[in-house]
Amino acid sequence: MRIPLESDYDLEATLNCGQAFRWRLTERGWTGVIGTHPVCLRSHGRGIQAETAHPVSEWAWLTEYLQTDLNLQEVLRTFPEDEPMRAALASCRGLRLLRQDPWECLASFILSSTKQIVQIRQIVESLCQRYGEPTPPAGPDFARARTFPSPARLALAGETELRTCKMGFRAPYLLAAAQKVAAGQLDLARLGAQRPESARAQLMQLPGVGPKIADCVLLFAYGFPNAFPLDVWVLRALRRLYFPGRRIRLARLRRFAATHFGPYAGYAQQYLFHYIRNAKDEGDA
DNA sequence: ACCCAGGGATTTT
DNA sequence: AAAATCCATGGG
Repeated sequence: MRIPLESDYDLEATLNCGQAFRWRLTERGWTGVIGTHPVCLRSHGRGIQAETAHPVSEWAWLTEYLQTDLNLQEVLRTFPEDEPMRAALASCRGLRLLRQDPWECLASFILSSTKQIVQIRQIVESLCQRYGEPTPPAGPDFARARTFPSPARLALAGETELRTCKMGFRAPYLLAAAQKVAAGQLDLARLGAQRPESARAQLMQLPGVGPKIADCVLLFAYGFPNAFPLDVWVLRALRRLYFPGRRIRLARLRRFAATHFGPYAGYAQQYLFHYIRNAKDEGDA
């Protein structure tokens, strides 16, 4: 299957920059699992070439996940025209936001707290190996694939058992979230239809979900375009790029983030995040 | 206000 | 070779 594209799509930047944790680069391309579909992706001229482990008759699950129908230029046009944004845009051509499954996204980001991307990957992968459903047998490239484990399955696991996936103090948080979702006390499918403030408040009811993780879920799973996850990298980017040499308090930076970047602030945030992380190797402090 | 909890790759000593 | 650092939530 080949998905045509109107404008740039950088798979490496998009799949590997900390919004999703199960993609890895193989000889054949970016390999991962979307829902129950093992899939391998590579750039192909002005499109994306997708190979699945099993025959597939409709592709909405993939185009929805990759957001290939989004008009990126329209989004970028709403960004503020200032020097930091220009630099971030120039360094991250084709960076996109994915539209992920809410449960996988929520669970992954509960596991992400005080972890670095490399370790989050390891935890998520061992969780999938241990509790995910094996996908049907297929060719050698897809043979070991597993789905992300359901809330119901994780709700049956014990805290001690979960800890063998190296998630440490996050185990009770993940367990509580799984149980709440499995029991229907939190309806993830319905959150996306609510107002973002309300969805955010309900996510933050869960132990282990603070403002940053809630915003990640709002942005990466529900597609609320102005959710703005403020992590240490984005704070660093805001301080360095917009207020160099000044000591700005957190509350002020929050207000700046909420007002400066427009209707697609979350998208702008991802560009700043990616830009500052790549810039760290090139010297400036 | 500070300190700890889990932990493996990365960086610094 | 050993030690410090990264990272975001909750609890004491």
